[in-house]
Amino acid sequence: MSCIMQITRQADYAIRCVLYLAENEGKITMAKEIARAKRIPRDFLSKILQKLTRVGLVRSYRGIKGGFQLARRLEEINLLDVIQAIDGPVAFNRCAINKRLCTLSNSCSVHPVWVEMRKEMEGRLSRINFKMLSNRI
Amino acid sequence: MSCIMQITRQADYAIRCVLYLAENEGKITMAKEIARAKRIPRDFLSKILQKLTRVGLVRSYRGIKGGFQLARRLEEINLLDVIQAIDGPVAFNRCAINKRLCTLSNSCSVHPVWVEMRKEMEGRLSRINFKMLSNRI
DNA sequence: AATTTTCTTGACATAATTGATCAAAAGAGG
DNA sequence: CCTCTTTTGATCAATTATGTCAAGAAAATT
Repeated sequence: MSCIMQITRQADYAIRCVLYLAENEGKITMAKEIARAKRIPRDFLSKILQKLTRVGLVRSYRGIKGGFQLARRLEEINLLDVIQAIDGPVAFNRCAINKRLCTLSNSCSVHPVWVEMRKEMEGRLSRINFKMLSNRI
Repeated sequence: MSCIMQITRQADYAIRCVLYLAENEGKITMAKEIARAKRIPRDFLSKILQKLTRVGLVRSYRGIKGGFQLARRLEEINLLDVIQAIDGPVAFNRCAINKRLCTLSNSCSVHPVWVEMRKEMEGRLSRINFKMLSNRI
């Protein structure tokens, strides 16, 4: 029995990656450099950067002088953005996302708990942006 | 991409199971009955009840008239108890459980976030007991 | 245009986890 | 001794997570 309800390693990598881009704001940074700096398997990082690009958190450039760059200001990217981009919705239980997945009766007394916890977690994660995380307050 | 950071189905079953025992407080209830009432695969439920028994949330009795019973009063069993018994520690990231698992530098600016979120989630889950959940208030 | 560089995409492989089932063993009671 | 129920361990299939590879497409330089 390990421990659950964690973000995936992929999401953890994604956070490190965005953090690195935040620390090098403005510069176009190659995946190779990010991978080396943050100890992320390089090809795996490519997949992650793809996802971040697809949802519009990151801009990509090909060819020589290519690389990646944050697509928004540091204050406008938060932990929830990154986690959701990689792992999808945050919730303690499926039913907090889609009520239909409550396999039992509609009147499940635990359901409201999951809904509230989800709201709380999302709120908390969304309040932490990468300006705050990239050391300069 | 589905959604993560959820309790396992097993933990969900465990909660339903404890809820049923709470609703039938005092009575010694067979696994078969719980499984039927809460739509849980029977043999799977056995495994779950084992875990709950091992950590002392539930008492088991064998043979004819055998079954299961909550080992504590309803107010003294909360969601965190059940979830931890099944899924282990609750945390958004390994490093919130064991600082050593921070693969990067010691000065990771995200780490405090995970620690605080863990505290928050555990607090919240531990405040919800099965007296509250078993309809009567 | 050719070459180099970097991202893009899809396929693939491997390991771990999860959900579930089964059968034999052990205790309780009549 | 027989029946009932939990206990334990083995096993299995499906899914997910992690990671790798290779071929393709765009960009810049020469």
